[in-house]
Amino acid sequence: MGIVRKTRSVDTILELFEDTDHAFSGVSLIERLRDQMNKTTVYRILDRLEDEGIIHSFQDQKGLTWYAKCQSCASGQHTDLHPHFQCRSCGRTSCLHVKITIPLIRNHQIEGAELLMTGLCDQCT
Amino acid sequence: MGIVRKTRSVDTILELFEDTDHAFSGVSLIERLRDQMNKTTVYRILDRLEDEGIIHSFQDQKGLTWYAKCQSCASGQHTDLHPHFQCRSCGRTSCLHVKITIPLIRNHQIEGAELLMTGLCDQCT
DNA sequence: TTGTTATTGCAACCTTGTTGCTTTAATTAA
DNA sequence: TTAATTAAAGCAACAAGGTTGCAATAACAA
Repeated sequence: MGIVRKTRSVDTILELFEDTDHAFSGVSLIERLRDQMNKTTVYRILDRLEDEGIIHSFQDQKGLTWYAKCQSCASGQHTDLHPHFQCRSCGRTSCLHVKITIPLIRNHQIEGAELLMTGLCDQCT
Repeated sequence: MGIVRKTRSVDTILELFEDTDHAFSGVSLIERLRDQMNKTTVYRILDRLEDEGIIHSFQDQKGLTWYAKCQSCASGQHTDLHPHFQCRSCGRTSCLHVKITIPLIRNHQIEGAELLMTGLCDQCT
């Protein structure tokens, strides 16, 4: 059994992430769930889901935290290396399921990498 | 003539960035320059230097803003696409002067990309 | 040297996120 | 089914990073 109890709040958040590569910012989730749960609860559930390997988080260029569903991560470690895309016009942010090549750097032991691509999505071009 | 007047404060900050690929976080600059200028001044000078294409900024995984010198950027647009590295042990963060390949994404007009690599630097392995 | 304009300092503020503690809800044991 | 246990939620207060408005000062041009 995992650490995360399946409460009403957890279910509500999990439903949002289901079947989509769309990412949600912490702020947008707090706003969206304002009537259903406290912001502390939102952050704590996101933390727990990330610890369990169910979602992952990343930062955008403004320093905001975004969350999206994991495709193939295990509890405790996130192994699904993929880039994220953020549209500068509409702000929509999502996972891109393409392989990326991380350069080897002499004298550096690389453990992780995060690639954020920005531009215009198909809706906004 | 550029927008940025060469004041004592601007000179102090520019000296830090000279001849190094080392990046500085906003927070660390405020701390370091605490006796010489106000934090508002630090942020405003960083903004102006970035507008002029003299430095560039990026975010780390905690959402902190880092600043480093540009190699080949022009006023108003940053064109020097390169990854950044942050050591998880000592926190040192720097520009990596290697070419990176940005994947083409169908239906997306990619305008920028930011790759942050993390791991251990040579001092910390 | 004076007038003009950019820059600085300061205080107050905003946003995002966290912490401590009490209350409530979910699970387990009886 | 109920009681005991433990995780989760709510709330208020706080913290860090960064921004804003405005008055005071410094830089530059005439």
